[in-house]
Amino acid sequence: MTSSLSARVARFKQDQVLDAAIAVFARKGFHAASMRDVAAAAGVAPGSIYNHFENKAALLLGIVDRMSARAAEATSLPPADANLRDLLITAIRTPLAAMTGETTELFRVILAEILVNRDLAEQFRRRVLNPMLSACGDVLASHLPQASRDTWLRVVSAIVLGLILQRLIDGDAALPLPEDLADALLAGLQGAAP
Amino acid sequence: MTSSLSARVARFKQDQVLDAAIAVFARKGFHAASMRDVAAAAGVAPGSIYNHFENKAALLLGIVDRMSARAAEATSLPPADANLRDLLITAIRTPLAAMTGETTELFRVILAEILVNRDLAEQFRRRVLNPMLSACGDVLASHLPQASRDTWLRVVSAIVLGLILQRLIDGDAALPLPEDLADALLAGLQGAAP
Amino acid sequence: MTSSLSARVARFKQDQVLDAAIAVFARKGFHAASMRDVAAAAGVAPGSIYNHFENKAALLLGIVDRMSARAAEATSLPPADANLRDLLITAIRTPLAAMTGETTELFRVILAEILVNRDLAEQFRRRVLNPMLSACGDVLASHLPQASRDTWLRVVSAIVLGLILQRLIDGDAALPLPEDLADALLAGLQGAAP
Amino acid sequence: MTSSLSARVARFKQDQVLDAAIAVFARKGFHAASMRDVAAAAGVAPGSIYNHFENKAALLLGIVDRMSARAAEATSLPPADANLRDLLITAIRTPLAAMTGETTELFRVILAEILVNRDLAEQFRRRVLNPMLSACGDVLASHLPQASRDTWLRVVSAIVLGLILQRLIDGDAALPLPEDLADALLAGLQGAAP
DNA sequence: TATGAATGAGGGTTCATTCAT
DNA sequence: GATGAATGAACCCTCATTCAT
Repeated sequence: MTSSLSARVARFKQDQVLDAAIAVFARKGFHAASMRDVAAAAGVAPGSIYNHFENKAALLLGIVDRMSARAAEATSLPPADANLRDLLITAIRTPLAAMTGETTELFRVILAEILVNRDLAEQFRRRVLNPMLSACGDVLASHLPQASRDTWLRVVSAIVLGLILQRLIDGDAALPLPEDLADALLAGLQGAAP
Repeated sequence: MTSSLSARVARFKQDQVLDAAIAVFARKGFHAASMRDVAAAAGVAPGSIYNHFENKAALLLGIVDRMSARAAEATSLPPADANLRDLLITAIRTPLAAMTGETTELFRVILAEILVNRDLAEQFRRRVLNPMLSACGDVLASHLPQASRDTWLRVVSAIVLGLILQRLIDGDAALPLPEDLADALLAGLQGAAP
Repeated sequence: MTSSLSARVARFKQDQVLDAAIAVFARKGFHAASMRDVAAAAGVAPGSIYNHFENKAALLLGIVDRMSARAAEATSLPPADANLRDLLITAIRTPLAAMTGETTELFRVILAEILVNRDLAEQFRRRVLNPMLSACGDVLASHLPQASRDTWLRVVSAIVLGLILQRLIDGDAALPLPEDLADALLAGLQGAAP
Repeated sequence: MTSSLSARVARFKQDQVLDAAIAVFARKGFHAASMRDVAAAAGVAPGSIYNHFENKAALLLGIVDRMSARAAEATSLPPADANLRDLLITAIRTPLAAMTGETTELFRVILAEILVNRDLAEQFRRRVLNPMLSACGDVLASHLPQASRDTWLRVVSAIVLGLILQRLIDGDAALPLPEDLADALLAGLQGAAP
């Protein structure tokens, strides 16, 4: 099919531009990066980007789209018959482990823009955040009674988000071990108090 | 004292500009707001801002400065002989309660910029984040053994930050009750599992 | 050749801008002229200038470049088997004759900037001044012994520069005739003294 | 006399500001130096300068005024019964010798502005240039017949101006010895040619 | 579809000058 | 006279976007 071929080519170019945008945004930030920068990194002319993306903001939406695919892969590994502790450790470690190198910087930039860009926030919620929360909730569902499930989902997701945010704000701060966090959460504060 | 008077006036004008900057940044965001916007909101000429702040970024530093003062007030309330549950509830509720109206929007903007502006992040850590964490840690110190204190401080601070971040990303999401969170954390996941 | 065509067009636009810059600078001076002025005179948008010249100072460098081309043409006429007097007259008259109308005003502006702009001075020396001195020195070489050649080159070049400067400072002052200057220099002061 | 005292004080302050202006202009150039810079160097408030000088350009006029005084001193040394060669050497050496350190830089800046500022040029001609030329002409008058006097005055003054200009354009170029120049001019080119 | 020169609004900032104190 | 904060026009330059080729 000719249309399929041209569509494939178009998709390829689009990916090329998106790769460049990711690299450039991660390195310089969204506002500091110019469309010229992205075009240069992608090896295309500035005007060509507009054949694939409506405007600069659309590049961010495209990046979030791609993040959603990656997130789906990462989350799609349900450890079958794991116990609660292992599930917890996995739920905490997986997102934190993803935060390395360029990914960290990209997420930093995306998050900064999400906070200030309504459309992007919406997209991020729909494509990345909610799916991850759903998956997480499903896993918890088999281990917790309905009553406490929602609360603990909020707790765990907040912890993960909070740790990532701390990491982004203070790159030097050491992250706690997922095992320690899991054990503490399992035992509860009462178990810790003398 | 003459010097005190002129200093007082200078401080007043500075505050006037800062108020305007806060309002404008909260409404339009940092990058979308121009110095002209701030000047207009402050009722001064564009050039006059530079009599009080070195440049646009310095306005953000000034805002963080002010936030640190507010944070100090809010944190300075140690509930004396409170039990662990009450402390926990207070530690969670206080920062969340502060997130209302313009404060939310301002924090949104500041946070977005912190993620991307090294100087501002440093200032924020030194003036706002670390003091709050220290105060929180001090309170926990009298209730937890050394061993688990650090972990629980990380847990609690991460939860608070994470909840705030969720709120900023999804303004419609209902926040969980501090009481529920506290009870869950006290009992631990083991207590929740059937 | 396609590349040749687009290069030709680019060169043409560049010249167009440079023409405008020359006219505007000559009329208003370098500092008093704004990029908007130049753009308006060139019939392009202000931002377009930056497609051809890196910044305002680069316009001056471009002007000096062009002066160097003109200077080369003017200097390239060695009167073959001329005698010393004719050479002298030519060496004095040629640069002075070039100082008419807009050229005068342009040179006034360029010189004013050269005095204060290191890069421009370097460029002017390399592209305009030294080539002219070299050419002048070569001509003298065949008429003077090594010993006095350098001194007389300095004398003649200083006289020309000095006369031009006097002209620029006092536009009304009449220039002496090259013939009179040449005769005086040939005869020497001793010949003039009673 | 009270008026005399206050006038003295006023004159003193004015000198103070002028000293500062000279230092600052010589270091940074006229356009690059701000009134704030001058005020700071003078130890006064920016607004105070306007009590003594009408505007920034008037500072330049003041500087030229002062130069005229200095020039008068330097020129006022008539070598009594000197011979023509000594006169020539003195006429050449004196202005060149004045070009050292800060004076050079100041003259560079003043000259750059003279080229572009009609009022300043007029002032410079009336107060500095013409008096020096007159003095020089008077000296030559006793050694040269009317006929050649004007031509030689132009020659000598142009040489001096030209040498200074060359020096300003190329700070590294060595100046020729006044003695060599004088001897060459005395003997004439015919004397030099083989 | 790809190009890249052209656009022009808008950015942050400077600074000579004024004037109320 | 001295002050220095306030002024606001004007500066150079950037850059997302367009469109003729």
